[in-house]
Amino acid sequence: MGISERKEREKAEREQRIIGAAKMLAEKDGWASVTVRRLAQEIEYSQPVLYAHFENRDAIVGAVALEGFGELGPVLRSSVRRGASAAQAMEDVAMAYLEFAIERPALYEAMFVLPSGLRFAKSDTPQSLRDTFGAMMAVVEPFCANAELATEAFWATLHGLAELERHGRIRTAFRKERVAHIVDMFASKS
Amino acid sequence: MGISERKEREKAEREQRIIGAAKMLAEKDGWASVTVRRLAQEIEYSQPVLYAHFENRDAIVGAVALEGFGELGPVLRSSVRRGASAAQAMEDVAMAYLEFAIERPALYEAMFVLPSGLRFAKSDTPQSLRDTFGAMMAVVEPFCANAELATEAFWATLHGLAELERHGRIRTAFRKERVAHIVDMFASKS
DNA sequence: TAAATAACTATAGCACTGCTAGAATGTCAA
DNA sequence: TTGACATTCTAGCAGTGCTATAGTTATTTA
Repeated sequence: MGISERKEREKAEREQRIIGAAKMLAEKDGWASVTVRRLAQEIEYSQPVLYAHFENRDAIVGAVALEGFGELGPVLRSSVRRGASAAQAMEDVAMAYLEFAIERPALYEAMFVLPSGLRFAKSDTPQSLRDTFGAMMAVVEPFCANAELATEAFWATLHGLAELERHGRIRTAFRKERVAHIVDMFASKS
Repeated sequence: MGISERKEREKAEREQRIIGAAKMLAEKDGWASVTVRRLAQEIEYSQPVLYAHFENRDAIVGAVALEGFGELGPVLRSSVRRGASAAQAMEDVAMAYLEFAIERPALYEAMFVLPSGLRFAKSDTPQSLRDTFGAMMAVVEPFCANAELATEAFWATLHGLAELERHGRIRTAFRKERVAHIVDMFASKS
C-alpha cells in the first residue's frame, strides 16, 4: 500500500514548494507582494489548494519563520571564532545576528515582526526556536548569574538594534561601535 | 479677506479630526481596522476628501506617529523623579518608555514599526522627534563619553524590550528586573 | 469490468482594501 | 443671472484573503 505514502510525500513536497515560493517572493519583493494568488500561480495550483496546507496567510508566514529559526541558530553558533574569548564570542554572535537581520530582512520580519502564530517560551515552542535562544544564552551565561534574564535583555538589545537599523533610525555606519559598546557592558558586569 | 483664513482653519480642523479618528480607531481595534473608508465615515466626508489632506494611508499613520512623539518626549522627561540620581533617572526613563509602548501599542506601532514616511536623524527631522531622542540622551550622557552612540544603543535596547514584550516573546513579569539589569550595565560602565 | 464512492481541485464569488476619474454640486465674482 | 472656479460625491478599478459549490479524477466496491 505505497499509494497513500506517495500522496503524503507529494503533499509534503507541495507544501515545501509553497514555503519556498513565499520565502523567495518575500526576499525579492517584500512580504506585501506575497499574496495567496501569486503563491498559487507559483506552484501551479488554484488558491483553495493552499488552504488545504495552511489555515491562512499568517500560517505561511509562520512556516517561513520556522525555517528562519532553522537557519539563524546554526549561523549564530558557527559565528564564534575558534579560540575566541567569552567577550569575543559574544561580539561574534551579536554581529552575526545583526548581519542576518540586515541581509535577510524578509526572513527576519517573518520571524520577529509579522504576525506568524509562533509561540515563544511556551511548552509547545519548536526546537529550532529554543536552539536559537540557546545560542544566545551560551555567550551570555559566562557573565551573568541570572542567564535567562540576561539573555532576554541581550536578545532585546540585538532585536532593537536590528529593527532601528533596518528602518534607518540609527546610523548604519556605527553598527560595530554600538556592538562593541554593548558587549563591553554585558561582559564587564560579571 | 478673512474668508480664505476661515477655509484654511476649517481644513486644519478637519485634518485634525482625521488624525484623531485614526488614533482612536487604532487604539480601539488596531491599525488593521483603520481603513480610509472608515475614517471617511468617521469624519462624515467621502473618501476622496482624505486624499486632499494626505497623500496616502501611510501619511495618516505618519501624522499619528508625529503626535506620538509629541507625547512621548514630555512623558520621558517628566518621568524622572525629583532628586533622582543619574542611575535612577535612567531607570525612570526606561520604565516610562516601556510603559508607553505597552499601554499605547497603536501609537507606538505608528511611531516605530509601521511605514510612516517619517525621516529620522536627517536635516528635516521634526523637532518633537529630536526632543524625544534628546530626552533619552539626557539620562545616558552622564555615563558615556560618546553620548550619541550610547543613546542609540540605549534606545535600541528599549525598543527591543518593548517589541519582544509586546509580542509575548519575553516574560512580561520580569520587565523591572531586565530594566534594572540594563541600567546597571549602562551606569556602571562610566 | 462497470458502477458507486471518496478524494481532490477549479471556478466563481463574497466582502473587503487603497485609490481615482469624472460627474455633480455649491460658491463666488463679473 | 451667468460663467468660472473650487469643493465634494458617486461610481468604479484592480487588487486582497478567503470559501461555497461544482466538477473532475482516482480508488474501492459490486
